[in-house]
Amino acid sequence: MFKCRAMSPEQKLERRRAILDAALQLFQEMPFDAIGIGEVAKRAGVAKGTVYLYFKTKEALFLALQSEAFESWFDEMDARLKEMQAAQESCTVDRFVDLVGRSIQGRPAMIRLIAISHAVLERNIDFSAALGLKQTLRSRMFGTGSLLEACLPFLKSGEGAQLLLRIYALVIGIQSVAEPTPIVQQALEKPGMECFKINFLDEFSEILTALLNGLAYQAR
Amino acid sequence: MFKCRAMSPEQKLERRRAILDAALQLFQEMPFDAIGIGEVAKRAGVAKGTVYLYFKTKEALFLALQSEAFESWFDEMDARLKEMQAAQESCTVDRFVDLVGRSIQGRPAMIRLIAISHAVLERNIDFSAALGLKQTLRSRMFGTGSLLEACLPFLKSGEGAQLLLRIYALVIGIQSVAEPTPIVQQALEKPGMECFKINFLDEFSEILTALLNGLAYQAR
Amino acid sequence: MFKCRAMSPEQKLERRRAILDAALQLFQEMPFDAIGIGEVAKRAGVAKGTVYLYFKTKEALFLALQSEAFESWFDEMDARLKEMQAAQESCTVDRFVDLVGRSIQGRPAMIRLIAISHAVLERNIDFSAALGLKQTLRSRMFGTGSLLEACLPFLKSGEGAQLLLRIYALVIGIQSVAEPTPIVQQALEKPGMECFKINFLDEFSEILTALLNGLAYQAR
Amino acid sequence: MFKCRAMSPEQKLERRRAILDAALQLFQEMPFDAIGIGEVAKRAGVAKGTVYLYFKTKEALFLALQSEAFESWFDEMDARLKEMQAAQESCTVDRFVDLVGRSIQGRPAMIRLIAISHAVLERNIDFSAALGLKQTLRSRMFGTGSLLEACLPFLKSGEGAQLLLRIYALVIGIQSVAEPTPIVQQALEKPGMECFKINFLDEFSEILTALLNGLAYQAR
DNA sequence: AATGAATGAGGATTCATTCAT
DNA sequence: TATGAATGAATCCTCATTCAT
Repeated sequence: MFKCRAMSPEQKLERRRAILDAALQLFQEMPFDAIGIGEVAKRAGVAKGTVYLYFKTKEALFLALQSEAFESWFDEMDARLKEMQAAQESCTVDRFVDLVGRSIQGRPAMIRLIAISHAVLERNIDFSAALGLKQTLRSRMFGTGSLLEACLPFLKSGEGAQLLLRIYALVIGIQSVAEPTPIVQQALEKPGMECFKINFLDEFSEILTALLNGLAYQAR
Repeated sequence: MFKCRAMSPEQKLERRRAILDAALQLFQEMPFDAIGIGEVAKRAGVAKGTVYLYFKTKEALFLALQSEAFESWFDEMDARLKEMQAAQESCTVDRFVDLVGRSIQGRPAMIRLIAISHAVLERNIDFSAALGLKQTLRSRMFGTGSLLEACLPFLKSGEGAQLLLRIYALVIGIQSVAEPTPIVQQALEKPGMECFKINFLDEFSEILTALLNGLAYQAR
Repeated sequence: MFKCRAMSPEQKLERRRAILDAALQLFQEMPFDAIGIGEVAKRAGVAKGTVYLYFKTKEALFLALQSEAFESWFDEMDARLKEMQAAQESCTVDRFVDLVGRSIQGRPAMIRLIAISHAVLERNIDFSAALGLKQTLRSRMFGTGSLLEACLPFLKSGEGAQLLLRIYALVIGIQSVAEPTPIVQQALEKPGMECFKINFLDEFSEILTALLNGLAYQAR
Repeated sequence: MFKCRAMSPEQKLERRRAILDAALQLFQEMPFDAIGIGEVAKRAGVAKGTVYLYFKTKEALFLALQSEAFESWFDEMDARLKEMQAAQESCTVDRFVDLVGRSIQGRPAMIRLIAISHAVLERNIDFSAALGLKQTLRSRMFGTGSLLEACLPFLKSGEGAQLLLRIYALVIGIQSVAEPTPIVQQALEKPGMECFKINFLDEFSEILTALLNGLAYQAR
């Protein structure tokens, strides 16, 4: 257990962080349903009730994890996109897909969180949490979306954010197909089932490439 | 209740059908989690235990529902594609997207089943069920895939089935975004949140169109 | 555990009885709050879930216990009152109070159940349970009330049932005072506190006697 | 929040008062179980921990509320009884019942506190609190009891206090019956259930009248 | 004295699944 | 085959209370 109480805002953030870290760690080891709040608390070195001092519900905790992942991802995207702009490098579809693919690839937990966010996480939160979540998301989507529009010339105003939302949907769909249940994975080992064995990054890249090429083509 | 035991294969199929119908009916009224096997049994006019004579688990029952929806969908697709072939009509991307869109549109339960299949349904089935499921799916995917390849000239051999799998992924992703939790839907009513209000069919059509145009463009 | 399943109504009643008996036994050993359903189930030789097959909630279980106690009490009262009628014995207030006192005295669990019924038991039941409970009670109250009216001449029509309801209220009030919390009981051991040490039966008898004499007097 | 620490006894009493007022206010709005200490603290403008500087437990807080209500009630009774004595008015049973009825009627919170005192409040206090509570009560009971004995000639020495204790029991019992659970109240709306719909004051008055008349009659 | 962060005990209830009949 | 009684795992969250600051 922590030796002292978190009185200052800094200490409170530290506690919050400890809980988030514990949750993330566990999520990397097992699926959401298998994680108990008690286990999270134990790893974070706090009591069960303390977790609820920082997060209203179990779902809210993991949604916070998702938000952090988003923040980090948008930050990276913003940085990369600005770099490219600054270097006056031409931004081809392939380069962009590569950029997005790499940044997503490096965040496996984020992918899995996104994949369960609609079906699971957003089931047990209150209105204001839902609103805040989406508002933040929107804000970053439009911010990064603008950069995208500068980068991909075939995007009209507002289509940058829209593209990001489409990428979001793609991630959910492709992840669902690429990482099936263990028992299904087993079944897919059988000969002839190779067509179902999807590599997330490859599939994502191919689809996004085609999608963007299609949008570019249509924009002509 | 059924008066007698189902001895003949016909009677057994009848029972099975009654159960499937009851389950589908309930699924159209409420989300998966809210449906109890007891309620399914009651509507089907059988005892709870009887349901388990026909389906190993609750998930297997709904997966069977999904399979039926697939069968029906593939049947329709096959028929439509053959019609087009027979009529020697040229199959443009737009016509194809329209075709797929309409056929999916008319099967809302299928969409919802697909959206939960990976996250929920495929969690509690055994190996042989998983295998059978995927084998059947593969078979139809390749069958319809071939027709697709004939229809869309930019598809190489085998890419028809692949396209169908991609459509499958798109449905999962777009449905997740288009039909969020009630509380999230509420939050999206707030001004400024319009960007998150997605119409499934519109979004699906636009993405699929761009994707296909992109593939066609790349194939040149 | 029971060796067989309760298929026949008789067997089901037997099970129900086993659960009720276990609950009563535990209630005689400890207060309501200290009793867990798990313990009831264990003593009854069934699984926890089985208890809920026979009783909707913990409260419903103990309310059923109360109902049984009532039935038995009303039965005894009816029998005694009819005996007196048959023997053409004159029914004085004192004899009646003695009769009631004895019959209540012999049902300590009933007294305790009554004392918590309003504050605790009736908090977690549904409408139909509440209705059934009160309807049964009403029916018996009026039945026994009629006999009472025959027995105590100063009671007008309908006042028998009313008197029974008043006795009910008296039991709650006097029991609350007569059997306080252990810690309060301890405090009442101190010198000077004798005035709070009430014997249920004595107090009940005295108050009921005065009440009836008062009613008789007023009826003149 | 209070700006400074309460150092002087006056300030401490002020704090105590603020807490008691907040608790009473909440109790008038909702049942005991629904009241959280956090809410009491917020309304009183203090921190949660501060409440525990003034009251050992939640129950002790509400018992203090009960004590205050008692004090006030005894004060009023004493005043009224002395007035009558001074005016040399004859004190009939009816006048006394009217007096008591009115004074109780005006203290709905007191009635509800009394009704839960034995079943709930006195469960979580320590010995000295219990002792103090009862000692104060006894003292006032005997004080007011003496006045009662002067007022109602059929009461012998010591029977005044006893009568007050009996009134206390009556309040518990009648209140329990007169103000049942919401769900039970609903059930009592059904036709035929009128017999259970009790008006506290009416019932209390009738019973007390009969009781006193009975005692008077017996004393002859 | 005041604060408010931390604690952690505490338990009814549901429901998919099984299996005796 | 059909039944439906029996099973029992599974767990989030509240909130009174404490105590470090």
